[in-house]
Amino acid sequence: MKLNSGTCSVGGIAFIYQLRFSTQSIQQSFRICTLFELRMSSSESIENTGLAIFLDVIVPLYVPGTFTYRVPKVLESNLQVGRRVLVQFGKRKLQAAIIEAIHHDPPKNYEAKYILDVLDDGPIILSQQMAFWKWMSGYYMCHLGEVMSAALPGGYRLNSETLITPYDQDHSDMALSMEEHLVLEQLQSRERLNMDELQALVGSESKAYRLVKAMMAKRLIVMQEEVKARYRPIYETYIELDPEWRDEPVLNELFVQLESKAPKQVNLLLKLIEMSRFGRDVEIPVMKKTLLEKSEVSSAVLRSLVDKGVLLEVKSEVGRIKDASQIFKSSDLVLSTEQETALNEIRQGLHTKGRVLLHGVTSSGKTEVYISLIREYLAKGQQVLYLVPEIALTTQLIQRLQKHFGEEVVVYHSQHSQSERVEIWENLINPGIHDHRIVVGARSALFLPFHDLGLIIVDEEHDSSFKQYDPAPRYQARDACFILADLYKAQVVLGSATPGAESLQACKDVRMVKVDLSNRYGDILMPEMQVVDIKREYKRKTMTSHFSSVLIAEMKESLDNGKQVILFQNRRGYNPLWQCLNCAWKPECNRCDVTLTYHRAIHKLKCHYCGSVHEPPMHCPACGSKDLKMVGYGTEKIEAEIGEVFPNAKVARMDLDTTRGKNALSKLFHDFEQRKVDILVGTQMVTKGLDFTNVSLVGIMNADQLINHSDFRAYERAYQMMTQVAGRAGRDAKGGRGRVVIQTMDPEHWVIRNVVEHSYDRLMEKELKERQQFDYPPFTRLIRITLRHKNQNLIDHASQTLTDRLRLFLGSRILGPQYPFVARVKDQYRKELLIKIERKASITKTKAKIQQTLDQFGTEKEFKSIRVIVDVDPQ
DNA sequence: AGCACGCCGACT
DNA sequence: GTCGGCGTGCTC
Repeated sequence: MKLNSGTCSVGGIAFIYQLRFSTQSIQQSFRICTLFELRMSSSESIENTGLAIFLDVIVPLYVPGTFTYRVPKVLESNLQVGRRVLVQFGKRKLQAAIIEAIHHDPPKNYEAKYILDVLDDGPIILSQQMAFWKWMSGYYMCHLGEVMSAALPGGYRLNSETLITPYDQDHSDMALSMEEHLVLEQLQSRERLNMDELQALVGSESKAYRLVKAMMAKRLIVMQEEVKARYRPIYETYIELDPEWRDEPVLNELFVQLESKAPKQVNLLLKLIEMSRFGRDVEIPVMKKTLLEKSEVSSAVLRSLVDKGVLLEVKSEVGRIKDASQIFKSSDLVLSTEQETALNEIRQGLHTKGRVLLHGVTSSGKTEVYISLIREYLAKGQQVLYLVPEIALTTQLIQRLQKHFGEEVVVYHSQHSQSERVEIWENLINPGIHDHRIVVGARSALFLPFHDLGLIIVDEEHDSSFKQYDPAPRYQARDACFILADLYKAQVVLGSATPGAESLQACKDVRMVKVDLSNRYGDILMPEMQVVDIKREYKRKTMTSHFSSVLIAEMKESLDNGKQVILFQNRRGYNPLWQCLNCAWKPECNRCDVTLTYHRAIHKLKCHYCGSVHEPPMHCPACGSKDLKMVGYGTEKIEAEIGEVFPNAKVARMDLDTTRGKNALSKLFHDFEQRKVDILVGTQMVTKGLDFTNVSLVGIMNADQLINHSDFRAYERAYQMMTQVAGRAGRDAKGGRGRVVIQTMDPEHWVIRNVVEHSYDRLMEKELKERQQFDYPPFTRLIRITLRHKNQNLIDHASQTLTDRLRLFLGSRILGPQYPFVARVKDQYRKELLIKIERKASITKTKAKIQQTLDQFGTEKEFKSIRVIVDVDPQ
């Protein structure tokens, strides 16, 4: 590490400007603290004599394009594309950026700044990742920096903190203000202050800022930026025998010497020899901690042996990644003939098209097929990426994979800490002891640095959580994985019981091969579906709160037989709303255009859009009436109602509110598995991945709620959800056939009929025809542009202007502008335009034109303050 | 997006 | 006159 220095002039005031930073590599925790003083006027100390090297770097921020920096001579030796560098970005903040290109072209219109350091031991992203990032920023119309933010684990970010330290100067003869005194006094005892501390000292932000500037001009203080590495490896101390004492005669002599005067030391040595299997076997490293525990001596005993030079203390980095090697591996995997056939078809499809859609009904044993397939790719020495939907319902899947592949499996999840994610990343870049061959992860696992990716599996490919909604990049992992696969010449298998329209159409267009698994594994029958007309039950007054007589009878039977029940209600909270019986007033969020939801557990009204919490009113604020009625129902309400109908049943609830904590979900699973729960009530969450054998009944509380959405995907979604949740019932051959009760006001609805008859193909056939007729995906591509601003008039005007401009070249392909379902969130008004582009049109050219129009729009004074959000392929 | 800096209203 | 709020422009 080198030292650089200079002076800096900011705002005409010359002062010494220090940048202090510490960096790390995976092997060494902390490198050096460097004092870096920028010289902006003349930089001869770092000027290179030969041809100057320039870098285009990506910074993980919301800024367009790349930025060009110059490389000081001393840092020229280790440059590679994909490597991290430390740069000053903006007035003083430091950033870890990624090298995108290395060249000799000085920028024309400005003087490039110098990079401050080259980080790590090599690139942290490979050429495939760089290409993938570029594709993503182009396709999803976002900045490279935004892709970088999404792709890299947070542990790779470097944040600099502004610190104030005293300037080494005698200021006794200077006239100082009260505040200046105060600051200098504080600096004497604390040596340094950050901006927050300073703010607390003087009161306000702008005051602190002004004071710092004044004090710097008077040379009273120095401002520095300190960069802290977010990722810190964990170290463990190991004890080993010094090489000099490793000969047997030498060692024996030592024992004789110690025998009489230091018996404890002898004990310790013997224990070490025993534990490390010294002289017998391959030596096992012994941790200081465990050695002291096992030998039951104090650390002083160890200390004296270390001081004598007999023992060595070795610090070594240990990983956070749990080793799965102790898991019992079993290799027995028996495929049914149907699975075997499917596997063959998949192999063939991958051979011809490289892409396969596996349509397997719930419980058809897709996982076994995947496992067989994974084995083949591992045998070829390739890596496998296994993508699963966002929600962490993958415990059971991971256990199964680990049973077959042991420590070769690694999980990459948002629930992992930043440091754990960095470690997985590092392990993949430099495979050492941990050579991850199979990565199971949510959508962000797409960005991991694979060396030889051979297969990507996307399980539950229809799941909407593969699409990132906010922030940018708003990518669809299921689609993006094809691009990634092309970059690696890898193959893709999508799997689902209810494949999305896009995938089905791709198979029709012969871009992908469809393979079917149409029977449940091990002779399990498809669940028996019952539709209950609750309109009729309401009329006949046979409903008990929200339960039909049929559902109650079924629940009773299941409980009597010691079986478990799952109830699906796709709405959380207690009652969606309160309404005044007198004037029909409803409580609304003051910052969003939505009604509030009552949550009984906290006795508060909640806004599900901005998260704000409000006191429930005692009487109607509009007319003063005390007749406030609760309308509608959510999971919380259902939970309470079960208590009345089945007072002895143990009920649990599974929704956003109950699964927020870190271990809440796994506890819920555990309780359910241990049958501490009889009835589980939940939102969408219960539709995914719950694989419990004792569930005999699934109740869908209100199917109409699922079907009646204005979204063009509503029917597809409704079918998927109902089928997925129905699939939770009767997953065990011995347990008898699973039963499903669907409550609806409209039992003749064609979607429900298809759900009952398990005829997904028929539903999607019709659905695809309609989509084609009305120009919806997968037959067109959609781009949604949302404008946001707190001024409603401005939004109206701006969205109309933008639409008019886009219409010039898009013609009738642009729809809108219109207010979205919720027109105001957090005091910001929104307006949307929708662009439909036919499949055969050149999407790249059209996008370029749209981007151009948006860029122009964004520079105009009138519209500058409007936030524009582009969502390509919105879900 | 942050963040620095400038311009203008609310107080001593 | 100063303080602090927010609007604006830039980041190699």
